[in-house]
Amino acid sequence: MSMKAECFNPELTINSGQMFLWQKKKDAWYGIHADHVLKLSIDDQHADKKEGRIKYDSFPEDRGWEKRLFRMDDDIDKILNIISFDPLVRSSVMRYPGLRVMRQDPIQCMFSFLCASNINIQRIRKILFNLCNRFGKKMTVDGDQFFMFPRPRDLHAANIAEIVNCGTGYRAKSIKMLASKIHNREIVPQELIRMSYEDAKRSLLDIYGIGDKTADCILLFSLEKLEAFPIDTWIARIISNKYEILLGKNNMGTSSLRHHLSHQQYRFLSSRMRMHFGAYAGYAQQYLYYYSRHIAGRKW
DNA sequence: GTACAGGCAGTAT
DNA sequence: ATACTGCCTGTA
Repeated sequence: MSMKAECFNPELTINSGQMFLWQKKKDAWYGIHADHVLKLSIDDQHADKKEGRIKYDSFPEDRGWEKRLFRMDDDIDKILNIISFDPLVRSSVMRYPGLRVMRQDPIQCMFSFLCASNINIQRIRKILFNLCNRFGKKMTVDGDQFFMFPRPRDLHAANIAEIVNCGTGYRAKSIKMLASKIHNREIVPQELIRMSYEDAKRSLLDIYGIGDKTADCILLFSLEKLEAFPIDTWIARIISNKYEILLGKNNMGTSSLRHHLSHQQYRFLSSRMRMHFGAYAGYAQQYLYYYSRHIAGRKW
């Protein structure tokens, strides 16, 4: 069976819960990516042609951003074939053609998932847009105003109260502490990228407010660790329903899995899934995650 | 009112 | 190691 890379679907990928700061205006999608506004427009006039149907722009210009953001440098045919040995992943790959893992800006990704704990996607978006509006630089694109993602130094300099006012709640302390660590170069994204998965994960877990799940999201979506397998409530649900066989006999009841995962349980499950899917477990996770939310009827 | 949402840290045992 | 708790805040 061959998977077709040309069926890449940017709209589906943007809306798959990996990235939070994209919005649709008229017939185009606009995304905040660090200090750039990215624009993706569907050219309906050329809908009959496969090539060049999607137009990619960036402000300021940044040629080839789509290749980096959507990981077009991955050998997607190979990856999908490898993870499709698993029947459920295989059916998800066929069911959601064009879904990809994104390669986000590491700093934006860290703050985004740091904000994501204990809330739903709508609220994550709201908080992040508020932070941009309050602390980010303004840019006008196509007559609309956009606010870039805040720089760590600006969040580092902010009052906790100002951050709380963006709707972050108790996350404000974590945001400020992460900003300080990046500003002081205690955390350097390029170094984390060079490290192994395990070493980079340990570094992330040292950051206040970052636990197993958040760390794995950052590793997968921005630090080149495609073996990372984040387990959130949706993935936990699908594991308990469909992958009981991988859980081991006496380890945990599938019921406890739906509620809270201890650190030990998370480590165990995550490494089991990594053993099962291999070096591209993160891609498998993304397809399973999408499937799990889709069958639950979530509207993203 | 109160339960819940893509977790996490802190404390006691 | 595990069990249990509180946490900001918006929405149903």
